[in-house]
Amino acid sequence: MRIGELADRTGISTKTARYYESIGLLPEPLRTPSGYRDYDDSAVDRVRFVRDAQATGLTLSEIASVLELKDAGSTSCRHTSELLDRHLADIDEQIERLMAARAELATMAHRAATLDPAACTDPNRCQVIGASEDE
Amino acid sequence: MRIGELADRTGISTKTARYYESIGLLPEPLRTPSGYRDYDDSAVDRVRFVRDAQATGLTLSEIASVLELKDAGSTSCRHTSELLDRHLADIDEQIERLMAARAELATMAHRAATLDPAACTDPNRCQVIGASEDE
DNA sequence: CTTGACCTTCCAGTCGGGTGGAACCCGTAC
DNA sequence: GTACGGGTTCCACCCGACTGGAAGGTCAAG
Repeated sequence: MRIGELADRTGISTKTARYYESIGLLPEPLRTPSGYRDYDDSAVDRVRFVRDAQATGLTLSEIASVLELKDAGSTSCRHTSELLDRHLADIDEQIERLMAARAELATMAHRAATLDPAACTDPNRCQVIGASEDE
Repeated sequence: MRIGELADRTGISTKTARYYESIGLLPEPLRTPSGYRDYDDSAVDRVRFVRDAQATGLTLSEIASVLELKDAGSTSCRHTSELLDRHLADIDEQIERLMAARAELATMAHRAATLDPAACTDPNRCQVIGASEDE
């Protein structure tokens, strides 16, 4: 497939796909005779993996190094398994913080939703998100 | 307290504290006669809140708007409660993605840890994290 | 009085992760 | 043909979130 289809199927832009390639996240694909990038299906999975990994807070360069592990066929390497373990711990911590924050926001949301709806018409009180409260 | 103590107690730098103030995340503190910022204890809580909220993926400007809600005394505002609800949904999604990614990374970590440790001496296989596998 | 830690402002630079736009090529459809 | 919706490269710019550094003020200890 060409870059546009890859972009459509993964939700990234063609710009981003080229950028990922430039930093080594995506391997250089084959080219058509006319020079267009020609991806196979595995590129879709790879991009999805990148997006998922990104959602865990890995930087793109960390993701690149993890992908090298995958590419190398998952042979053992203390180095890498340490990286992964460290990151697993990070993720667990992140999840904890997210849950805590979720609870805090939920409390605020609840208060915001149930406290004195009439007050929202009072110009002195409902300035929460800037000037245009009725936007 | 002065800015250095605030920094020490919250783990941010004095630079960051001033930066937060500049973007409206921290209110302008009192000043000593000589012009030094003079914070009260609530600033510590506020910075901690910011760091927690940041860990949930809120941008600093989103955090600022949430803090305005807090500052306004949590009076109700459809607007804000919508923002919070939206962000709660985001957080739930993030947590899900993190769990999924965690599972994936855990699998990889397991494979990395248990597969053929001897292979790590083979120059063709353990190139996972760049050149210096023995660093 | 000087030294040193700490503070002030302001402006510029960095880093990660893209994005915009120019200038050009390709291939199909009318 | 030519128009147009893809591609291509390359360079520059943007945003968020800081960070560094210059140039200077403050204040307690020696």
